[in-house]
Amino acid sequence: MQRHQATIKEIAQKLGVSISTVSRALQNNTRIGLRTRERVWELAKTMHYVPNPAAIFLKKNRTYTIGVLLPYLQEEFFSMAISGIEDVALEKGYNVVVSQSRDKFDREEKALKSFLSSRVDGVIASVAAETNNYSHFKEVEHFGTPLVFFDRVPRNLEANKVRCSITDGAFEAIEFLIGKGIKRIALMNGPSNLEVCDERLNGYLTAIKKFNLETSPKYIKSTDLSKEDTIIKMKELLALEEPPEAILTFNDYLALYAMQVCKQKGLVPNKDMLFVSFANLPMTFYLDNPPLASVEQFAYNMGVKATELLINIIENPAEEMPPYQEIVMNTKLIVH
Amino acid sequence: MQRHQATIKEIAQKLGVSISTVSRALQNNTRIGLRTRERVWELAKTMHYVPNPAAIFLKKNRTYTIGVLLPYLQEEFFSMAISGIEDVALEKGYNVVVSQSRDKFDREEKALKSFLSSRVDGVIASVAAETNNYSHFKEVEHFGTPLVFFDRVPRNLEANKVRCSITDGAFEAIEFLIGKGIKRIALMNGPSNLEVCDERLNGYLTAIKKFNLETSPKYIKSTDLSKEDTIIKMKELLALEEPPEAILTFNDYLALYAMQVCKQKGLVPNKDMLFVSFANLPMTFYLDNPPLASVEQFAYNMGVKATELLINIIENPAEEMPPYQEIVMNTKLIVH
DNA sequence: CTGTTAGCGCTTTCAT
DNA sequence: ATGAAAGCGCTAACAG
Repeated sequence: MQRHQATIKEIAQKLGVSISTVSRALQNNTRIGLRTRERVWELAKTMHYVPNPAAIFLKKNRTYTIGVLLPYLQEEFFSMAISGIEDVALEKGYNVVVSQSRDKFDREEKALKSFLSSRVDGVIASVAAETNNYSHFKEVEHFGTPLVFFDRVPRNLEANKVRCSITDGAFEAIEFLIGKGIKRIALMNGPSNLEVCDERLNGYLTAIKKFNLETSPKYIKSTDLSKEDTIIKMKELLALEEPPEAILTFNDYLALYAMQVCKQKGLVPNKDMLFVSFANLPMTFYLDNPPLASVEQFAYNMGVKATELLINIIENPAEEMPPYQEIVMNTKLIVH
Repeated sequence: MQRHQATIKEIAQKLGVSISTVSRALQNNTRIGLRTRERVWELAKTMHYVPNPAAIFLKKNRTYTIGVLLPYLQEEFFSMAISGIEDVALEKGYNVVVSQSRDKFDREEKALKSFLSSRVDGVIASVAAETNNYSHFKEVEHFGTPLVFFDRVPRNLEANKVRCSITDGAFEAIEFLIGKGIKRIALMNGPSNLEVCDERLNGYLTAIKKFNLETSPKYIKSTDLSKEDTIIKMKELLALEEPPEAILTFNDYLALYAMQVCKQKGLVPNKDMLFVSFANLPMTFYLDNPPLASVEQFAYNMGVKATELLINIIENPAEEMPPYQEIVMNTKLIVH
């Protein structure tokens, strides 16, 4: 249980060579004789030598760590994205530090501060539902740390973004409902500060218009994504003189909350009231009565793309890169 | 976008004092005059000074980082545990690095290697379903890094462990079924290398015995926790001459897989075949027909306890501590 | 109350 | 082909 790890210094002493020789040998620098290199490698292995990353950082100013900030690990969407992030990061030699904002602005601020103080090489973030001021993110860039937003990207902020074409997904979802002969379609959206919510709204409105249907502000609800708020808004929809026949929800969870309200009111979900949602989470496979359809957002792939972009930015001098990059991925409506 | 961060050296120069004065002032060392301390703090703030953790590590041989290794982030049980881990860790000034083994032995090995090479101060781990050789974990201890197992603790290995009293939970679950007049109860367990599986089996057998029921090896199935294997084992149970009337499953997911098999065979779950499971995951709240009851394991709290124990070990000299500690938490049967 | 100095483990320039 | 030495940012023993 000795809290001591082998260093190049020790290797150098045992071998009777200098520290710099060992350092170079370990980097397979050809300036060092083959024989010496072999001896160094051999001893390093038997001594269980592992380079000390802090020392390397001090020299190179790189931690080979990326910070990931997202609302909830518990949401399958995000844990799937993490898997994608982790796979790419580990393969490219980076570690991943994860923090949850729990959709709170102050947690988000703290997490970013902590990322900066631990000198992560880059940050991937999906913004909290509460956030509508991005100064803490600007601080990250001001600190010189590359930042990539994914999925929940901020509105009106130039930045690196990886997201999917929610607008198209919403359009396709509405089109699907219209194809079922539905006329009155409501939108149970998220908080208006998120661009992903604008997109849902745009896709919804575009489809409504294109197919000559009507909607009304009463059919368009904004929630803070919580169960409580969703229930309130759902009750409002059901209390309308002409309640909608179908609802497009921000994600699968909101659909499930809303479906519970339906049941309480004696309505059979997907029969008396149709549901289509976003995310297409694996958990819905377990449900007897999942939303009729859901817009698959390919969370894992978005994680992969975001990480590739981030590492690309980290490893390439700013001059050679365009100021900001945006990657937009396709969605796909999955009918259950 | 300057990739340069303030250092105490710069602060010292601007203030015309020595580096060590600044270092001490920043630590609020009373040996430094109040006035000086104030001036240092003020300048540090305006210069956005953030201490460089790598430099501190180099001195103190501490990274203030803990590595968490678990099977799947996607499983709510683990993501809830992470929340508990994160909350304690952040509060005590530690960062959290997460890795998933995906129940694979070689991923587990790699993740541990990576933890060691990044010199985490301690490791919290829940072992992979595949693992039945613990040499990679022994390597961690040999390296001098404190290790705490949680929930899926290894069998026959002395170590720090935080787990819950699965045996009692299993007993209570069987008792519950017996109270419903059920006679033939099967156990759909996990892989036998996990101690948590022994415990399920023990609790099951103890209850069967105590209430003078009978069971048979045919009623006791071991799975690798995958959906595929669960389906196979479930079909075997249903194909028996006298199929069980109720099944206790390793966790909620297995119950859901098994229930799907029932439905395919025309049986109504929880009517023709009763299900009781472990974990009591929030996702089951969304189900129309969740398992009849589930043994709550308080994942968040286990995460909290494991982290408290680990940090305790990290921060206290080995001499003052018992060699290994084991914390066993209570479970609670939740009837749905 | 404050400064000087050595050193944590490693890379890298400059010598040889 | 190899070594000496400086320095990354910080702490802490020692010296006033």
